[in-house]
Amino acid sequence: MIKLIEIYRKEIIKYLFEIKSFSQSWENSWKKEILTLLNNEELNEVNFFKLGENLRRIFLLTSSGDRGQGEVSSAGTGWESLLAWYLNLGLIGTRTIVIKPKKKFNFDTIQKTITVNYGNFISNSESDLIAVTFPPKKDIAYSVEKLEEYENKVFSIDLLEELDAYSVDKINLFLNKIIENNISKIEVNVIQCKTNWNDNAQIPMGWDIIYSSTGFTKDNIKIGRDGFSIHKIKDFRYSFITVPTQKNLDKIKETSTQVLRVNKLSGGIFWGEKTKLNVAKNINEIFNDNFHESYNEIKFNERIKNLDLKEIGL
DNA sequence: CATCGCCTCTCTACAAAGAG
DNA sequence: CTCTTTGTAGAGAGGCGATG
Repeated sequence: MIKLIEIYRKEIIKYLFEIKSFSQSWENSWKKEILTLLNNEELNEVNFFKLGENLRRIFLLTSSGDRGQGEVSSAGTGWESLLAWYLNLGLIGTRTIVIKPKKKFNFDTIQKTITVNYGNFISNSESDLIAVTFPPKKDIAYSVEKLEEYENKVFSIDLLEELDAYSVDKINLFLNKIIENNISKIEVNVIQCKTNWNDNAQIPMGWDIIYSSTGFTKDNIKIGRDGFSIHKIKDFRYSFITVPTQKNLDKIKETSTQVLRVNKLSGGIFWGEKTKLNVAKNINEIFNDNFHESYNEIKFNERIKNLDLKEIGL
């Protein structure tokens, strides 16, 4: 199980480096800065968390100060990708995976779970990062249905080792089946990424309000599709992670509108700066807040012991 | 090649506080 | 009580990057 998720994670990380808005910034300055921060030390939880506290500074290195459409677009992609990288690095070796939406990585079941049906309009906030936590290996239910040969094979946990050579598409199908058959044990955390933290905080606020509803009086508004719903899974959270790009952080206070707009989010507010009480926590706190169980099953330092830094672009 | 989602700024209006 | 200063919410404007 774990192994299969790692293959998938590796593919996601590989894909991040195919995105220009990420890889260019990475090569131009982010990579160097991260390596400087590590200062020839081995990667460990302490400096990994420290990296979290420097993520805003690192991100802003590539700031041109322009707000042309190109900058607007690539800044957003860049931040989202950087977070996908950081979060997946922190979760290496766990049963939680952070997906940056792309057709071949999306799980059909999860998409259905978080879909919002607004009349005839089907909306699933596709552009956000989605963290999916699988149940521990021992809790995964076997399917007794008679399936095609492939499915029989993949439902036999013992044979998982053989799946190494399988393509992303097949792993996707397989993991998707696992989700389907274990839906009540699956945890989902939708992570809304935004570079600035102003009035656009209305967006995560809006989604959180929708997702926290237990039902609408208008019966043409519904969450979930084909029997999948956030109410049928183990845990659903909505989080917000911002750089933020505002120059003066002192202006962002616990009484500020943009803070109040998101301070009830089920999954919390995080940023690339040191934790500020009642405003935002540093990104590194998301691991213990939202992925506590899976993150701590095996210690981070243990999980990354045999990690080749090249695999994560360093 | 159509669709979708992105905001690495800047300015103004208004309210509240402060000065006299 | 009126004028000035300070703080901040909100509006405005304007195409590109990634994907399928």
